[in-house]
Amino acid sequence: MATLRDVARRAGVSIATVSYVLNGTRPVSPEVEARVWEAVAALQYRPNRLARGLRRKRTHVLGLIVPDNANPFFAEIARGLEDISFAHDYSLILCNSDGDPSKEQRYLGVLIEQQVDGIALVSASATPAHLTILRERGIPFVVVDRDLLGLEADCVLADNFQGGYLATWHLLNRGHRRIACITGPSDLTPSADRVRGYQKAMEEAGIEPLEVWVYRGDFRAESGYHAARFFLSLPLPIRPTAIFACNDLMAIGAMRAIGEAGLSIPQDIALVGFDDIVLASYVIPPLTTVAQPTYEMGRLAGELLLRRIQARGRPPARHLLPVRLIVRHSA
Amino acid sequence: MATLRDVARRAGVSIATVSYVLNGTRPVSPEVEARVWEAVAALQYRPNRLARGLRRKRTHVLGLIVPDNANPFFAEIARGLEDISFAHDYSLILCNSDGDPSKEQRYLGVLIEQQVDGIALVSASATPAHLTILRERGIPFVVVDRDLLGLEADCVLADNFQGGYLATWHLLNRGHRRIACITGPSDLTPSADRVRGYQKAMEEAGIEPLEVWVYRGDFRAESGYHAARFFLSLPLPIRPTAIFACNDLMAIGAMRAIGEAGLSIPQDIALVGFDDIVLASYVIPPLTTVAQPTYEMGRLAGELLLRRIQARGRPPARHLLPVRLIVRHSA
DNA sequence: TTCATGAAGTTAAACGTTTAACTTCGCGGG
DNA sequence: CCCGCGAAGTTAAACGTTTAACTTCATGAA
Repeated sequence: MATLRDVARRAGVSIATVSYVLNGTRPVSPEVEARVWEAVAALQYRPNRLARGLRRKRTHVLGLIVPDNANPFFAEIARGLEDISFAHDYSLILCNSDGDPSKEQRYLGVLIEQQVDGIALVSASATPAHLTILRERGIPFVVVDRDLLGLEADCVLADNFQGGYLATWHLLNRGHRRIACITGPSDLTPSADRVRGYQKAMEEAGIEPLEVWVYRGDFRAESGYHAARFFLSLPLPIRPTAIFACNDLMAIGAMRAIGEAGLSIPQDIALVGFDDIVLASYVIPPLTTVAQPTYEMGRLAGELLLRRIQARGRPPARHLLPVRLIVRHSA
Repeated sequence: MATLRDVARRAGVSIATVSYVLNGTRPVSPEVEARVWEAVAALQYRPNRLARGLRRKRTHVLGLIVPDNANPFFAEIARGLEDISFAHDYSLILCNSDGDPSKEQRYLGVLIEQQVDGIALVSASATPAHLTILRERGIPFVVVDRDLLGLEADCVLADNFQGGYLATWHLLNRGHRRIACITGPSDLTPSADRVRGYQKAMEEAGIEPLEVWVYRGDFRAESGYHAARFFLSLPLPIRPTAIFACNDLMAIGAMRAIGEAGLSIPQDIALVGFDDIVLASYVIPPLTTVAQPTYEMGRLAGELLLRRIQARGRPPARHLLPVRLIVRHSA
């Protein structure tokens, strides 16, 4: 409402002087400075960031595109990114792509029009083709969680391969040999990497996993339930004694199937999940799982983004964040 | 990069004409229109929303302040609000207050400076004092989830009272008489209303709840665990046979304590939660709980906000959304 | 006394739109 | 033949900042 002009009038100076006082961009005499601050307070003046952004060509706004903020994993990434943004006086525009590349594309357009200073995204598609629009316009961006093949850009990933390896290694260590795996949608790199970790561990143990031990799920609890029922239906000699589920939701679905079959965990079937969602520690028995530094991924993405906004020329950095095996009672 | 000016030059017309074509605000001859669109496409022109907002005094941006986006409840509200925003070509700026009134205040300032068209907030404090800043500037806003005493404004709430009543009524219906309640922090209206619902149901059944049956928790699983242990330590004649927990997290904490005590649910102790978080259906036994239309609350908040942006004069509307009792196996 | 210097202020252009007000021109009615 | 009118275009101001360039004036050195 009150503008620079109003403040200037009340303080009896030019608008330029007010601007200099507000931004501290040039020395101003003490008396004038005091008058300006008085006027600012009296008028409850607040700078208009649109006008500022228009002139400076910097908006102090970032964009974040995730598949679905209602998914706790992405929500926590968003939280981490927002914390970093706030700490640096940036605002964050949140976008939900629903994993739909065309919706993601529309959002990219909106963010560009909104003149955001940078974009973080958990991409909806597996190739970087749709990011050329950012490249062309020289907009800083960072990709999170999901890798894009052959993309030269800043990137924050959890070490999913290592996670799958650790989980499987733990089961092997407990003496299991027939270990099954419930995967996610295989075109997404996080899931694929976890499965590769599983395979690597099995291979190192000199075990060739049977094809029927690998069940393709969709990251939802329901599919874990079906997977476990399927495993339990296998003839005894090839029935798995342990299951590695590529996320906790599916692991919990599996728990239910195992419980319904009258079997107990971990005596009859051992179980390891992935993600360490809040309730992993509250199911019975508490779930052994692999924790990702989700919040940290959001923070790091923010830091990389801000750094790139400062210095665009730097070579892109790939960050592979360590995961932790959390041993509880399910394996 | 490309501006109206560039498009105008390429199409051989004035920038005004280009603007009219883009916005369809005035008739333009077919040939000219075609040339303009050609130029727009060739130059990959995208309007600068800052400039547009500055001129129009409408940014098509909304703000949302929640305590913590990493909390699935708020994350889902955010999701609902964002969906509505996107559908109406609005963008959403996300802010996390951590329940800290001063941080909330800072965010309000930022959003104002950002010239958002409206603000939705899950307020950090119980009184509407800090919202005067919005009032003074005539910025449309809507409060969600938590009521503010004596506030005249649009408002979206779940019927928490009814939820507490339903949950308790269900337990009474199953024959329970000694029913305990695990509350949340009592200064927040959602929790307080649930407790009032509990009390009302008990009263209607002619039961005066003992003071020791009401345990003050903090909405986290740990506090539910402690609450249940406390209840189980009571002498048999006054030991509760059923527990109503004001959220699912605390209910699940209670489950754990009950399990550890070697008791079974619902035979020895019945349990009802609140929220219907995803995993409520995956714990063992599946949790009977009260579901709030969380996503719907976000959507409705968005709709109210947009409506108010259109027509500021309308009297404020209070929406009390119905909750549902979901009967599973814990009670 | 003169003049370069620097401190502290002002002026005005620029950022990219929108939109009120103005121009131009062809056409039809009187 | 003149005039008014409407269609279709242009001009320029405005939105609220930032900032380069300019002005003014006191100071101190030569």
